[in-house]
Amino acid sequence: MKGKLITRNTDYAVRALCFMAINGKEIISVDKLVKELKIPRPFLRKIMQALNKKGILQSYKGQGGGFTLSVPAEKIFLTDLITTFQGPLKLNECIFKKNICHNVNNCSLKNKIDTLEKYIISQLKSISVASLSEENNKILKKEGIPL
Amino acid sequence: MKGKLITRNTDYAVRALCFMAINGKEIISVDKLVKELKIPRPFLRKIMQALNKKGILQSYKGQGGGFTLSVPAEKIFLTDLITTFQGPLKLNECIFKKNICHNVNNCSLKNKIDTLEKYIISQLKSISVASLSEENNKILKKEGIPL
DNA sequence: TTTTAATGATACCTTATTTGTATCATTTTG
DNA sequence: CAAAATGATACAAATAAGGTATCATTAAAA
Repeated sequence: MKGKLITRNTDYAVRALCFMAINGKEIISVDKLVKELKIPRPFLRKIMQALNKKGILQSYKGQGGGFTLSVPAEKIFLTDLITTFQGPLKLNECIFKKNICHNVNNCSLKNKIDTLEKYIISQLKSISVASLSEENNKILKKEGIPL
Repeated sequence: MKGKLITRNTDYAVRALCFMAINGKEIISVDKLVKELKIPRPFLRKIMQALNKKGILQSYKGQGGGFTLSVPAEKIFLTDLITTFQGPLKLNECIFKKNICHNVNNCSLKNKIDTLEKYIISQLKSISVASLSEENNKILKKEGIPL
């Protein structure tokens, strides 16, 4: 049971970013996130560094350092995270390769897959970290679970 | 660049089934397919056996044996092949696991992902081997490429 | 009836990807 | 200068994908 579209590091990134979004402009260290979210520390460190390089996070070195969002949570989308950790989203490189498929440009399956792919991307593009953390936030409040 | 939704064996299966669909009720051996489609023989054998077990193919042992479709090509869908080789289609097991997500039932992301997942499945369910082989067939004919 | 050409079952292997660990260098604050 | 953070990077383990090999079984044909 494989062929996942979303991998673990993307998952962890979403959780970390949601936590940061809830905590406003506060500088958050990896240590803090590890304690809150129970993500393996060295793995999360790599993830945060990747997000920093990608321009999604701003890092602060030294004592009291950590990370802040360098992009508003409303403008961080699932697609950004997926492409950061998994490269460009592709359902399949090209299901009909040479031999059978004499024309890559006109392949019926390729056309259908491409259409589906575009739709999926557009949907993932509409899911922001802000919307996720907000909505979960509401739910938690409603249930009286302390953040 | 990973996180593919469609893997190689699914791809090979599509190609093999399309070839068989074009060739009507004829019994086709793995050898024949290998020569036509240039798929690694032992790998294709495993694939055909899996399709047989799944009930999509009928096998004939012994000399002159091989496989026929045991389901009309119009009723073999991409979803069937994906689930045969990759298990149930899942975008992500559950992106918000415990800790952050106190309520699996009400998770905003899970809801969005689930909706998208359902859409994808419905689309893949609408793509049949028949439609693929037909359309490619037309294209090939139009371009004067001999089958 | 023996040979031949096919599939059935299954164990194994190789490579790529995912997931995670460890370490040392660098920076910043106190 | 020490402590606490990140930067960079190399390494390692687990899992999945892709592929190979072999022996048993079956059925047609010589």
